[in-house]
Amino acid sequence: MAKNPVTSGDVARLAKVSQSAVSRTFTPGASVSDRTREKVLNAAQELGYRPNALARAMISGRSGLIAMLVAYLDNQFYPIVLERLSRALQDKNYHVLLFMTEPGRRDDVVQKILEFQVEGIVMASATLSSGLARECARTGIPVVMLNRYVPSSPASSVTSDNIEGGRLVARYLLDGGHERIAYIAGAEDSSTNRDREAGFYKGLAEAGVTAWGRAVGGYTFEGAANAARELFSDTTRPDAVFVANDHMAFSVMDVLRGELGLRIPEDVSVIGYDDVPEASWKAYDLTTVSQSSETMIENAVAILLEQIEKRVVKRRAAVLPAELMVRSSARLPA
Amino acid sequence: MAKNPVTSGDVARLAKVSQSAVSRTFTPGASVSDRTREKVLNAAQELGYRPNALARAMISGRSGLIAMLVAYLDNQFYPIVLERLSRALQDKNYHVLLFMTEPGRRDDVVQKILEFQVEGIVMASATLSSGLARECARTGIPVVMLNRYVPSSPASSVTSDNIEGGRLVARYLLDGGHERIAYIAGAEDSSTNRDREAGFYKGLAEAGVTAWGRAVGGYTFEGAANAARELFSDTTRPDAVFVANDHMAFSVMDVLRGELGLRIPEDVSVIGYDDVPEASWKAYDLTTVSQSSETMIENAVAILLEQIEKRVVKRRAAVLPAELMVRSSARLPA
DNA sequence: TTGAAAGCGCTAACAA
DNA sequence: TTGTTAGCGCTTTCAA
Repeated sequence: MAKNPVTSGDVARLAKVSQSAVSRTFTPGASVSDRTREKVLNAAQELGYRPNALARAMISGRSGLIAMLVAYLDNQFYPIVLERLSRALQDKNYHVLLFMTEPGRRDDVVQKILEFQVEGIVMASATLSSGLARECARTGIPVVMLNRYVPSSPASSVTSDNIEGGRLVARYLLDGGHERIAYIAGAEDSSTNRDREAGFYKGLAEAGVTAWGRAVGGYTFEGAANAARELFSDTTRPDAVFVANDHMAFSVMDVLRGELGLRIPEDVSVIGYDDVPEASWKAYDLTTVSQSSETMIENAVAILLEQIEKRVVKRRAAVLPAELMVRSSARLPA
Repeated sequence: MAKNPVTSGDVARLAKVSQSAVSRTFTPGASVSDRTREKVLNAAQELGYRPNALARAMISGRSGLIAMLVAYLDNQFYPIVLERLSRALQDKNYHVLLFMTEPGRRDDVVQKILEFQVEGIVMASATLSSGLARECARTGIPVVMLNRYVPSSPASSVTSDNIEGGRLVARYLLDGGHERIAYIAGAEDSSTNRDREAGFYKGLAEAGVTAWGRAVGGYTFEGAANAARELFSDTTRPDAVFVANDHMAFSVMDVLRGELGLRIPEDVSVIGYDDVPEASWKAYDLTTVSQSSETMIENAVAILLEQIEKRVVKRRAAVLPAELMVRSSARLPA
């Protein structure tokens, strides 16, 4: 790592103080006299000294590192979460070590994460295997799952109220007088998809309605396009589609308008979930359920830092309100 | 950091070998007999041992950390670069420490980066102050600027051929028979904007044409919208706009179509730069200049790793070809 | 408030 | 191939 050639010992020598005096000067809240501090600071300045964060971490047991694990960054929801998380942590003097999940080697990645002595883990992709979750708990490293949860896991989670969100969509479409309402699912094993779908069906059921059709998009752009084609291949077609996230909804809208020549919302209504920035781009102007990434991050950071400070890891599950963002991709209720 | 309670010493004791034998077992290429290795591995497994990457870094001088500095992640170009970079480095057993630039405190951030003993720095935002650049050079830490450069800096850079890219756009618009060609600039102090603009004007000049108008969008969504409004406020309007990046181009298209009721490309052609994923979304179908983030990353990683390995930091500037991606947002040449 | 001394967990000579 | 030893640069007792 092309180590910084100047150490606290060098500074001490130049300042004619002990090495520990140098250490104290750079430790917030340590007791140093103004005179000593000044001597040290001057010497440090002159030599271009910079404390070695790794050495500090070794002895203090605090690395200042938080790992963030993500699967992909092409769904805009995640970059935004990542940016916010990174800024929020940077403010508190923590830093994000980024890991991308590698298909099939999820546990290896977490091992690597642990080697770096991170003080906390944010999982915004997949979930922790139960073995690893237990290991983190044992090691006392707080884990927060973002936008996902595993009921049986000791890991904390921050999600929006996906069930309620799904229900809001059902009601809205029902109020809009739609009669053939379909659903395009995300990854079927994800908690977001499960909950959004369950809430959606529940909302429909409350009005005595059942979904007209269903296809799986797997949270990918291509998958969603195929799901849309499948759903609209018959002569009788849905007059509304709830798509499990915005990222897929854009793809669905492209297929409906571009390939099938349908007008939105005149011929078919489309509703998404997440309220990513592109949802408000005029060419899509997507009605969607908003989950505030800002609030999510605030919660995640709060959970993480509290558990780090108190050294008590305890499962917490924050569920944030979901809100319908009405735009023009779905017919308005009369 | 809630340290892992089990150390190499613990493993050594259980395996009845020396602590260095444990170390060797976990050091690729070290000489250990199969028997010893097996004993160690068994003991490690039993105790749940995991090497401490920080301790290793301290002594070996290799932290395995690469810092990535970005300004924002809302322009899709950057998340994609970040994902690719992270995966590429992960493959080589390096990991990305993410830093967001903080307005006005750019140098502080770099100090922090250096404290973590990173082995390299990728700057995908702003640029390094000359003082810091010199400091990195002195410390022997390779710095690669991504999608930007500073001619006088010792830092390496990877960019696309922005001049040629701008020129391609000019030619294409000229060939399409446009007569009032405008430019919407990004951040005026960025090398990308400077080069794209220069190349664009050069391309126009080669045909004896000068730009019809110019406005500044500053690489932000809102800025671009305002720039478009400004440019189109007169009764005579541009019949083509080259927007300095895709992110702004979407905003411009929204204004042109949504607010001004113009048809694209019938009334006005729009061309962007970057070829981010959204450019191929059907609602925009943006003609743009593609710069391959894949190739950029390959180059950046190659430069970084070579300089880390050889311990020789030497400025290199890779300039990758730019290619026009023809879609439907600009009138085709006859 | 200060300095001396003891390590944090590990790697890397060096000898055996 | 193995164990012994000496640190990496720092924080944190402990006495002074």
